[in-house]
Amino acid sequence: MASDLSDPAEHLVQTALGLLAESGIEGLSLREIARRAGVSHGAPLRHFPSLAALRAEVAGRGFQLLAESMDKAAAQVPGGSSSPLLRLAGAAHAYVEQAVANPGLFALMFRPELLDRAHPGFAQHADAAFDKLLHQVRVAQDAGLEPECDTRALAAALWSLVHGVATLWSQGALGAVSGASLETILDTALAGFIPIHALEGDDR
Amino acid sequence: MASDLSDPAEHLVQTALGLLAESGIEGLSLREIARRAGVSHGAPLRHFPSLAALRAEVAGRGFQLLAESMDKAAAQVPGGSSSPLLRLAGAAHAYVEQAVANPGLFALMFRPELLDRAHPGFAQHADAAFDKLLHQVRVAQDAGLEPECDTRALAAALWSLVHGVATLWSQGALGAVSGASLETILDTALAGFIPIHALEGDDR
DNA sequence: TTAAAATGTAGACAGTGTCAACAGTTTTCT
DNA sequence: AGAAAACTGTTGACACTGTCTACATTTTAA
Repeated sequence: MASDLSDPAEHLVQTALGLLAESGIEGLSLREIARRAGVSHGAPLRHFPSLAALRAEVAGRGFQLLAESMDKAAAQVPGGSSSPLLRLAGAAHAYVEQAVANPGLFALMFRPELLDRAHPGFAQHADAAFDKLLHQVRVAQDAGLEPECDTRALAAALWSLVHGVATLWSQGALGAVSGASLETILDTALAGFIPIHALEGDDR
Repeated sequence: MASDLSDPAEHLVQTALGLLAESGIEGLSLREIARRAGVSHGAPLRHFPSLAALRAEVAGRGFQLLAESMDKAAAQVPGGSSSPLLRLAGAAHAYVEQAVANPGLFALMFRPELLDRAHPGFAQHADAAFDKLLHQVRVAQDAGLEPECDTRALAAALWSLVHGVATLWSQGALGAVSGASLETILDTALAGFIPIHALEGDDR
């Protein structure tokens, strides 16, 4: 778990993650990363071909974290006949929580114009995260969720729904304009797919 | 309708809109706008206190365009008993179409860190757009849509849903990862709220 | 007519990403 | 062991950026 900070590239990534959490996307400059890492301004380019590549690496870590926390949330939902639906709902909540807990990282992950998408480890981790969602949706469909629906289309729709809540809320747009809580909005959005009575039994 | 290009500020905004459509957010710099407008690099700052303010003005126009095209789409849905639901669905499609037709502008509208939100005409137009959505949702609730749900929470949920589809699709994320079409994904997401049989009768 | 406001120009400044030239250090190969 | 190569870092430069100040010109208002 502990990252190997003797690896210069890893040190840069960890520094960038800290700076990103602290100063947001705007503050994430190559030279500031170098300053915090205690190296000269040109050093980072020895490990990443460009700032866009370093950002892509950082964004890839974000997708890893996202997939992990969705997995963890789904796993700790107790079993039962309707558990695949609850697992999906748990993963949805974890997605939004990740976005709110680390808004800078979450925002960076979805700014393609700032990222070098060809950087190894970006598309890879992003696709892996979507594949996990796809698998959960498939299991939920076997348990009765929208059985007639194409799995990939359903996964895309659910992802969009949760992503929209996460994006708008973490930008402050939803809170300012609607008085409702994040929980209420997310559950309202999910209610179209996952029966309300199942969500009401949620432990949060 | 024709903008008054003899007004220097308006000329700058129109130039910025063109540049944004052409080069995306990254290419939208003060100096490039000045170059295209045929003025010196310092001139734009006589009309906008900062680049962030100019961007906010441009984003405000985006919200105006968005509200207009949603209104137009809703208005041209033929009347009938279920028409409020169809109007809502029409507005949802218009939202996504706007995002896809002008991805740079749409992206800018939801990048709070790049905008001076205190600029007059930004929050104003953004709030006006949400108010129109709120009104349509209220009418749809009177016509039977989720009558027990809090209107603001429902509007926030619907907005999130549509915004998520628009955002992820216009970034290329959904197309790459799911084989489904934009129409299919949006209708799948909406189906949780608006009965499928109503959408199937859609004219597109 | 005169004062003031609006509008534009030119230069400077600090900041940025990127590149090229150079210098140690470490690893690898023969 | 010795030579060659790769790795890692530094330094200085370049073009670009947003913003500020000082100065000019034009337009508007009193």
